[in-house]
Amino acid sequence: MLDAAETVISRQGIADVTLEAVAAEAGMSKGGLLHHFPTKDALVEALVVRCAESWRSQYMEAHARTPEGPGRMARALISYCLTDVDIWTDQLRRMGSSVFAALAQNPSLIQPMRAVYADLHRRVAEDGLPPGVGEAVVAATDGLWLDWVLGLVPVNQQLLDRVRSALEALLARSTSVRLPRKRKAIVKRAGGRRR
Amino acid sequence: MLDAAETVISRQGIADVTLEAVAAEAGMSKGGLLHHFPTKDALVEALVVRCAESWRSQYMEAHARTPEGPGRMARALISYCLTDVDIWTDQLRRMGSSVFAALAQNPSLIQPMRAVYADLHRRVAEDGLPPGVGEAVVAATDGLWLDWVLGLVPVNQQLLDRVRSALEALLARSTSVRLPRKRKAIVKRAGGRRR
DNA sequence: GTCTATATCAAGATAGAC
DNA sequence: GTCTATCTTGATATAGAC
Repeated sequence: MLDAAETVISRQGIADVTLEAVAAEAGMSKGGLLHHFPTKDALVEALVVRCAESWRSQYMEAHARTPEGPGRMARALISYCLTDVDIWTDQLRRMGSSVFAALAQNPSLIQPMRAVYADLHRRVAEDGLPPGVGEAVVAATDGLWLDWVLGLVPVNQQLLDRVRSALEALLARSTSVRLPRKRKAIVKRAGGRRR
Repeated sequence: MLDAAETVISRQGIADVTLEAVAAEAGMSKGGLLHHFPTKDALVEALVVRCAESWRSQYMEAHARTPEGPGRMARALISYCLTDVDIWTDQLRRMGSSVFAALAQNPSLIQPMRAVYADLHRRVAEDGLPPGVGEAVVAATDGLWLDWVLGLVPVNQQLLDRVRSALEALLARSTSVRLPRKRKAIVKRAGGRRR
């Protein structure tokens, strides 16, 4: 049924996400649909919850696949979202449509997505990167996704490659001049120097 | 009247943007409102047009205020959007609400915003930066704005400072290793060498 | 649990007086 | 140009049969 709702949204737009259309797509009647989701808000919220958990599991899997070290979460995002243009397909677009539908239906319904983003931002902040770098990477990824969903910019493999290399340069620069290593070297060279 | 529409959207949410509510906010009746905008689509489109032109004039003014040189447009964006948190106020949030309202009403209505973004991306692409850097800056700005509008991340002066310094580092690195200067030097050294 | 039928309501849009 | 009144439609939600 949630699949049906997403399909209707992506095919007919947010305005036409009516209980009737969703029920028809799911092969049910309005009455049957309303038995499972007592209100339309409940249906849309379930949609958002599913999207949020899907997004969380995607970036967590990417995180698990990424080598340890500073900037692991940021590197995972870059590697997952900005490497292969084939990732940018229906599923991702449908996620966006669902969130926007929720925003239109009742802004408070996107609360589950807020919780997931709080988690993501916490991970990026604890990533061992200089301040702002991880946030910039998340913001750039989100922005590219937004521009793509709204049709403001055509996302293709070339664009992904360009943006990825730019962000990787930012990361490389950040991790190479990290403070800890430098401090250690200074201590070694300076011996027991005391302030 | 457009102000009234924006006020209703930001106060009561997208779902409650009815002709009646807008008319009431503007101090008119539905009939009077519909004399100026024959359909609701026309009203919303006018809203989007105003937002798009406002955004264009804002980044063009920032561009004019920014010193010449490579990355001028990107530097203008950073300086305008990521310097003072006071920029992130109602006006910007209302712009977002309007675009999302248009998306809900009829996705094709955001066409004017697409035109403005095509212009912005063209300027950034012709900015004299290495490929991807300008796009990354635009994407990061858009993403931060999206996260803020959706309430996914709290934007405050500290966050802006962090992200700005990260992006400025990216720009500084990019402009210092620019290719053109390098090529010129090689040609000089190599004299009339041919292939 | 799923259906049909229906209640209830409000939206966008129109007509025509002033 | 602006109003009031009204039309038409389609939405959510409920009631109750099967």
